[in-house]
Amino acid sequence: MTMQDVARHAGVALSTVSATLTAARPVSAGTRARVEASMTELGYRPNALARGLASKRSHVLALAFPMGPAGLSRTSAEFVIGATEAAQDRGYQLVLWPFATDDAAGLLDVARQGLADGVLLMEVGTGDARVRALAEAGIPQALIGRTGDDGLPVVDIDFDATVVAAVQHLSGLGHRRIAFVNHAEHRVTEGHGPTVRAGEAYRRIVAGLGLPAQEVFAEESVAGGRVVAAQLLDAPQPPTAVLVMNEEAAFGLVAEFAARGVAIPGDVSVAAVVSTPAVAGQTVPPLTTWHAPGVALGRAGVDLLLSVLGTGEVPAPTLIGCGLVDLGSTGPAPRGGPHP
Amino acid sequence: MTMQDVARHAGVALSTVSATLTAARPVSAGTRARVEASMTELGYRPNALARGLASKRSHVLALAFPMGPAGLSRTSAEFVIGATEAAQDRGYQLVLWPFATDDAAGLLDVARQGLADGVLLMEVGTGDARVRALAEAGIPQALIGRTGDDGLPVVDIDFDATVVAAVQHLSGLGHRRIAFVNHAEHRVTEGHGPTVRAGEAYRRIVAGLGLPAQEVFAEESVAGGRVVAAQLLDAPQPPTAVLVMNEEAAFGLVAEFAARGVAIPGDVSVAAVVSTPAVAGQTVPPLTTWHAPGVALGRAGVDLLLSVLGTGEVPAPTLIGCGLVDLGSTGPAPRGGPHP
DNA sequence: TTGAAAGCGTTACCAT
DNA sequence: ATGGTAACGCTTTCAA
Repeated sequence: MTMQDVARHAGVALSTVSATLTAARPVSAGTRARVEASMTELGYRPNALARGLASKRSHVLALAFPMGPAGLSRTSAEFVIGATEAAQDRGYQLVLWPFATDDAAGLLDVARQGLADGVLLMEVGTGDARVRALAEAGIPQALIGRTGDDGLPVVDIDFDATVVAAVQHLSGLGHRRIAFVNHAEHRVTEGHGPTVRAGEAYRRIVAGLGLPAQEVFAEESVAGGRVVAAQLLDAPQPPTAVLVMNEEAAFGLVAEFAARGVAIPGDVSVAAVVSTPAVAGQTVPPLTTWHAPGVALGRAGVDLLLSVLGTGEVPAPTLIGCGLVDLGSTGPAPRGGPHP
Repeated sequence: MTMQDVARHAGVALSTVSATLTAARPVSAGTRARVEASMTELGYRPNALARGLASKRSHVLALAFPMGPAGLSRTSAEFVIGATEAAQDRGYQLVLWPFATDDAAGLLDVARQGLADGVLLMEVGTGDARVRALAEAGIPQALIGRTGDDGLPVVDIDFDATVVAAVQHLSGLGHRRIAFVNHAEHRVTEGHGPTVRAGEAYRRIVAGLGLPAQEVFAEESVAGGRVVAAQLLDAPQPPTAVLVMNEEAAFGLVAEFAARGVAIPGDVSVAAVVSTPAVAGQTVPPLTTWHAPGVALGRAGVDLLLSVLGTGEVPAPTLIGCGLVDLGSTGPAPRGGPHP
């Protein structure tokens, strides 16, 4: 079932069938009708490989998917879903390239096989070797997460806006001691974008509101969450509200609060930022969440890559904030000052 | 940088370069050496599209990835990881095809474009329309999850062996009243494989051990878990051990036990089956888990599809059991009979 | 063992 | 507006 078969069936030249499909040149209404009739009658589907080879556009996009536990997070999964759907909507297919973020060589190797028209890079770090490798090879790319460098096509979560919104939300409820539970401290020294950016935003906004900053770092585990919960409660000035950007730790935090008889949101308000209700909603009580825009980010990433592919231009970075999902774990600041 | 360039550089015919690459015909050691030298010197990478077009083998596998929340589960994510890695190991690439399980037409449409050599179907249901559609179109496929039909290439979780192992584990600890928390009841009528199979296995094994069966169905939510927890505790003969095959409900179950002062594992032993420590380990206390073999299943699925592709034969179904991850939530049956 | 040439199923260009 | 034909970059005969 090739294009030639369709041409024969419709009594036209092969090139006319191609033109009917691609609109690369005018085709008269009558001819178009006959060709299309033949195509549906024969059940013809153009061959993707041949089309890609001849046109030098495979209509395949690659997603460089980082191996390791980070790649398994709910938000990563949502990202993949979003990217896959967007690709589909745009008439593209998405291939998964499982490479560690430091395996630029491996990535380049498969990239140069020409299956994909461009590459979407997840978990981009400062001075990412993959970015340079692809750039040197002339392979179009789009990045998820900002690097230090500028002038690259990037989409990212708007950590700043999200943290600001969350702090303002709590401040609006009358809280004046709003703590922030960040990722593990070593992430800062590693230059982990989310950790650094969210921390900066937090310190800036509380300062701007004239509130004290209370930023703590938690290991990414339930135990890590318990540790910081204790740390916060035992402080001379315990917070009346806690923002947590650490999904694993959130479970421990809630558990430790419960164990100490600290009620949420009665005694302390708690909210998860850059998480998802599917995870942060599984604690008891479920946590009000600023939902990480995984799906939207995936879609934006694909659109960004396609725009790079189409125009060769590099648009300004796209930042997407988190939406609020109120599950009831925040409330007015307790009147009688610090809780028990 | 084409094969022709390499041939020229090495002073051989184009077909000899091809032969060096594919071993489709003998090449003398000397020639091979010169060709390989030229390839590395020029940094040559064969073009995947051209290779696929000429050989009628794209070395691309498709993963029909179900849309909707099910596709976002941790186990699904692990499956995708496993399949992607396996494909990579075998020299294949994996494309994601996001289609609802009932969108056989959409799936067929893209499948017939010939980009993929074969399709891996996730979340296969009884009488799955996708299976028939692909079969009629002559497109190789492999299935994750058994259908009613026989003679199809299938890999699946060994629910039976897993449930049996879990019940025996608890029975070995002296428990005689071992409850089973299954998925929602409507799943049974829908013919949802895991729900049906695990339920059957549970009833069979407890009967075999001479123990009473206590199977309950929970909505897939924290609230659903609380409901069944209450139901179990309020029964005339409360269980001393509970097996949960419902990740969302597990959180509610543990919470309700805690709220009622029922200690785990002091008063009641609890274990998750067909889950993952990454999820079931986030309750407090973390739950001993029979870890769903997502990664292994993904790998097995790819290998199955490749074997179908290679031989045309349909191997017998492959069933993979869950491994035990003991997180301490099970213990000896309480001596004094039923707990408080 | 090697070279030459005919496909693979399209697109893109050049005539007509 | 349409037909013919040369690429696209490789695999696969078929000769030599």
